[in-house]
Amino acid sequence: MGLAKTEMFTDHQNEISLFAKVFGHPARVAILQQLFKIDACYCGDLVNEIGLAQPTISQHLKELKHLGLIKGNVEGTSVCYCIHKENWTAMKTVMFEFLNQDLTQKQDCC
Amino acid sequence: MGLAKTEMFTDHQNEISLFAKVFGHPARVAILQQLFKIDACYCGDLVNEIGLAQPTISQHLKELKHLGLIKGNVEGTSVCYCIHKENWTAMKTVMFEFLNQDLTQKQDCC
DNA sequence: AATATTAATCGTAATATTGCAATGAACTAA
DNA sequence: TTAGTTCATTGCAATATTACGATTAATATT
Repeated sequence: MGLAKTEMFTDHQNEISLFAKVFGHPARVAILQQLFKIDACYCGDLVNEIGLAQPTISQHLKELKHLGLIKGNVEGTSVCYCIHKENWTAMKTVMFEFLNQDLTQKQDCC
Repeated sequence: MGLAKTEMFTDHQNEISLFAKVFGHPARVAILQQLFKIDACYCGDLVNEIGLAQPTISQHLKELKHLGLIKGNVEGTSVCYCIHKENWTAMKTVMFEFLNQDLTQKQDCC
């Protein structure tokens, strides 16, 4: 079908998968790494840095913004993007809890 | 196109996105949570627990196995799955480094 | 006003993903 | 052997994602 049956899963499971999904494309990983690296973070800079077309970068930025992980500030004709610190930290809490599930108690059945 | 231009990105960026992608579906999140929770982790149990059809669960398991995050052990007609501890730990290192990038030094440009 | 710059949006083509019925493969039990 | 169990694979339909050319909107510059 191509359609995840989200109603079958908990809100928590859906939240984890939504965060993970946005990291599931190397362009968005590259955008985020660049935003962590530099202070001036204009859309055009990201286009030059990453090498995808402007509409493509703009689309990836939109997804990151939609999840609240970045925010954009209009400065004349430019738009300056940066990490949304509070939301990034909140996302980390969710992802860390998932990734850090206890392995030490597990029997290795295989 | 629907096709990520992976050759434009570093191996590290592609690695992060591949791990994230596999967590980008709630069914796979649910499967992994179940494998962390229980010791007996047969495919049929996962089908009952999660509620998707058996071929669908089998397909998700295949993707998790392909990335090395789980392993399966054939026991007669059943297959017992569990977390691949070493690979899970290695994956965590990669994901933590990405998620833990330093925010304290950042100017908030927005 | 006319032109230039920057980035968002629209439309569309190509590819990927999800889900499942049907089937097949491997083993078990009678 | 025959029937049953368990899970993988195949094939297909529906939907999602990715990428970009063309355009638009907003602002800046001359």
